[in-house]
Amino acid sequence: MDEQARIMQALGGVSLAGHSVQGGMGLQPPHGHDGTDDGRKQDIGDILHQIMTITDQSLDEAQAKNRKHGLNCHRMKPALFSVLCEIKEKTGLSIRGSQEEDPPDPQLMRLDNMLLAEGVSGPEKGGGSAAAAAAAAASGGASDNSIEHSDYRSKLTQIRQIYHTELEKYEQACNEFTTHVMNLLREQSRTRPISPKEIERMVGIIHRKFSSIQMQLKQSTCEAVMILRSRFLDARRKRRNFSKQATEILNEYFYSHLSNPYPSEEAKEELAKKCSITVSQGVGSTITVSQVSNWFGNKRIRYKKNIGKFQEEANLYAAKTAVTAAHAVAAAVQNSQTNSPTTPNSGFQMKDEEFQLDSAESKNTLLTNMFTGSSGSFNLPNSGDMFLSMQSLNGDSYQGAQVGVNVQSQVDTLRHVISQTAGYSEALGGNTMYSPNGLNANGGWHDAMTPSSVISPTEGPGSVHSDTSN
DNA sequence: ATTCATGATTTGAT
DNA sequence: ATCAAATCATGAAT
Repeated sequence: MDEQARIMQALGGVSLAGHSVQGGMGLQPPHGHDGTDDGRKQDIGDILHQIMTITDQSLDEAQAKNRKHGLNCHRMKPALFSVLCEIKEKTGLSIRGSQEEDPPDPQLMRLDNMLLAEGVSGPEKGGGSAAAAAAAAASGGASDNSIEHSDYRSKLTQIRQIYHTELEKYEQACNEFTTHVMNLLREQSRTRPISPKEIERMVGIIHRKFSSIQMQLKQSTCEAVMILRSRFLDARRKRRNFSKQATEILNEYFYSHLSNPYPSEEAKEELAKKCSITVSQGVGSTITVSQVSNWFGNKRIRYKKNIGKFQEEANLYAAKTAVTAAHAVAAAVQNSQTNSPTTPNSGFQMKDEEFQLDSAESKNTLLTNMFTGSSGSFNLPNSGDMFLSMQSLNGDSYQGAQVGVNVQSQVDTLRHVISQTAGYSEALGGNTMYSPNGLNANGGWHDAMTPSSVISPTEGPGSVHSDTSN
């Protein structure tokens, strides 16, 4: 029992054994009583003595029970109780007013607001932990830029979970303790008067104590979130160079789609995924769709700005893709030959609008230049022709094999296949190979999309230095 | 320390 | 929303 009293003391600084008892004892004998009875006086003396000394004695459970029972059953008890009540009435005035409503702590409010803003304390958004974890684990769901944030989110979810479980724990402990204290007080209220106000006050004290602990929790949670946030934001803000492989993949795409280097959303996703895989690299870097967009934006503008600077790179990637493309084309050509050499459509069929651009563009510069110098048996399509007739891949003659190309990139790549296999000797070091084919006089890729603007079969803008010297 | 390369951000136009 | 262009800011090479 006195253990509990100690707890109470430690907790609220309110002494249960204290205020009313010794303040009121011995002050005055029960008035309103014409106490002529000696036995009664004796009784009162007894019980007072008992009460006075009760806190000095170390009582074990049984003893305490006994004595309490004795006190409760004492016939003078009601009278004494009322006296205590009266005394308490008087002293109770001083208790009140000491501390009233606690004003909402501005710091606590700040913390709460921040936690809410960061989505820690608020309602779980977007499926919460399960979804985030699933997204992070699977990560193959092609969820656009959320890959970038999934790590952040999962960590945030982790923090939130910890926060909530801790909060719950504290709340539960608080409730438990409150009910415990209330039971205690209620039980004590049989011996001494305890007003509801007092209980309320006690509960308030307990809650304040616990909320200060909660604030610590909130503070540390805020700190954790801040750290997490700054780390991720910094990681996003700070520039980390892409891995070699990623750059290669992007460059490959760029140079093989030089005529229209605007990857679609799906293409970007694909590229992002491909770049992020880099399985061998381990934690190289996960590249997101928006990063792919950034890369292409930068690449386009920088390529356009200084084409000469990129030629070496262009040739490099052209050669690189040419190897694979050569196989594809060769296979296609062979296919068209073996299957039905007379059927022009048997190879790569392509859509009109895609082809028009590329064929015209190719014809505009490279093909024109190269083909005029070589075997001469290329009949270049003059307008949006469906098929690109070609010959002499690797010296073999697939004469008459007409290959329609349906993948746009292959048209671009085709140039390099040809340039490599058809003896484009001056390409290296020269500045012809990667003239801005897709760029029109206005310097825009977009305008090149208009078929009519690139149809002119004669030399393009600025007569791209034809090497018809032969 | 300086310079260049490059990813990211901002701004303004469409 | 997406792009071009300018700009910022950093990583890496010198």
